[in-house]
Amino acid sequence: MAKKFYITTPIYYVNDKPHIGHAYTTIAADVLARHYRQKGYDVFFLTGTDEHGAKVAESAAKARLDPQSFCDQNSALFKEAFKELNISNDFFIRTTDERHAASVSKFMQVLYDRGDIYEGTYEGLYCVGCEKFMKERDLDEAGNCPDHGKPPEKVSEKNYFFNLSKYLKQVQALIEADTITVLPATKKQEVLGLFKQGLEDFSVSREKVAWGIPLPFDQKQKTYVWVEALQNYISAVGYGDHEKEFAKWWPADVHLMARDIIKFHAIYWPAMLLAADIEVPRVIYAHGFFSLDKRKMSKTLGNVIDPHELVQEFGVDATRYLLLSQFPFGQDGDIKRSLFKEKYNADLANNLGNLVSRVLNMIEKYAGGVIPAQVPSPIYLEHSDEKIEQLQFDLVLNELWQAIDQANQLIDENEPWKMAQDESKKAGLDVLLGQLAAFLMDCAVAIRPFMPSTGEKIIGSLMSPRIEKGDPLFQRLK
RNA sequence: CGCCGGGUAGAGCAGUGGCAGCUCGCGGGGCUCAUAAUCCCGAGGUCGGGGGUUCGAAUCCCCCCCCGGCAACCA
Repeated sequence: MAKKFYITTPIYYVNDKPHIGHAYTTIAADVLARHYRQKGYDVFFLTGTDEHGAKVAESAAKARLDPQSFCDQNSALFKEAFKELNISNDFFIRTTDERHAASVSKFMQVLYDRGDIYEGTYEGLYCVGCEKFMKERDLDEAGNCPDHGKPPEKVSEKNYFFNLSKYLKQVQALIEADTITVLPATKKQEVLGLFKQGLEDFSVSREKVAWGIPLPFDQKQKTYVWVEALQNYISAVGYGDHEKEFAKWWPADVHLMARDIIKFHAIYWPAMLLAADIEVPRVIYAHGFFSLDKRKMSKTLGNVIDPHELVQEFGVDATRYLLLSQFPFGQDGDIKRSLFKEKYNADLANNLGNLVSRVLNMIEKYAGGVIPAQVPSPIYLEHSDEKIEQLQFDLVLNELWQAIDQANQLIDENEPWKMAQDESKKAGLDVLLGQLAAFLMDCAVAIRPFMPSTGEKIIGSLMSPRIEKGDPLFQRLK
């Protein structure tokens, strides 16, 4: 039986529109999923949307929609964005799915039955106008709600809490031992640092929130949104309703996310799983943030890049390539808008695209459109499985492009256009063209997880009974 | 002293004890199969500052300066 590989992205909050950050995480997950499929693994790649909570209800009201319609609309935006980016997810979960809700109920009941959920009181500043709790920092100088100009009331409500403290030592030990592998290593350090600071039990329910999944043991309370959101990773693969399916996929091999939500994934989530006697995930990988021209990406600054714009300008494959090749995956990195075009022209049009053009053209012109010799590629393409599986995408791509340079050098050194003039060099020319064709084939396979249609196009061209130069893969941009 | 990163060529980044590297850009030359693409050569760096350890430090230790993040759920 084939080995399985289960990879997840976070589920994205429907309050947001899809932006470059969502695209970045999801493309990275897609590359891994495609890589493992290509290797023969049985892959399950999950993404989706997180749809409950007071903020969603609020936004829906503003848009004069009922929450469900609002969610339907915005969730569809993510689906479309991912479709445009050629994301090969096997399932798209929505937390408003019936199956998810049922699974969450079951999970919460298990935690309750095991005695790891207890009743407590949450105290906070509640604004009646907003119908929500406010944080000190949300208030203006006078201590008023900025929207309603009135001070919020001190209110306490009944909440249920999860007994995190009971599991902290255990989770810490699992992370230290790499049973839960937190990557990159610097993030592991950070997470371990959080244990030193001390962590408190957290509330898992809300009394005043209407838009959510009721707690099975107290229907008046809704499950707190991110507690429930984490559970998508098990509900999507059958927890609570399909034991066989669940046994097949769980535990997740990689939970991929940006670094802002690592605490929930590396600490709270494993703790809840331990409480429910479920295996913990294998790898938690937190990647970095973009900044644009040294400025943090944010809606207020208006410098958020819509992936759709990039696709319009560069095409799908180039967008995928440009995002992953900018800087090491685990780190933060700054990019300049102009860099996208430079890199597009240099790497995709000039190097890869032009190489394909010149090789195909020579096969067409000098060999009548048929690969004249079946010979192995003389260029060593490092078997990059290890690097790609450690999510070192920039290194994998770097190696690939070094090989492309070598192919270009090989052509210049041998001057096939001169060989073609000289009948006595025909055999040598045939071998060279065969070698180049073999290299392009290797290259196409290696590139396919990153740029699926480009890989397919190259393979298609080479498999054609009559090889032609064809159109450029990547048109140079002015 | 809350915790964790980072400061290396014009730009973006590798390098974590042994001659300072990669990509882009820039300057010069070559080629003509190719998308004014490709190939070769070159210029460009007191490796944030100071002190120390060492035969030898970008790399290890100490102090300082600057930038960012987490703690405080925008991927």
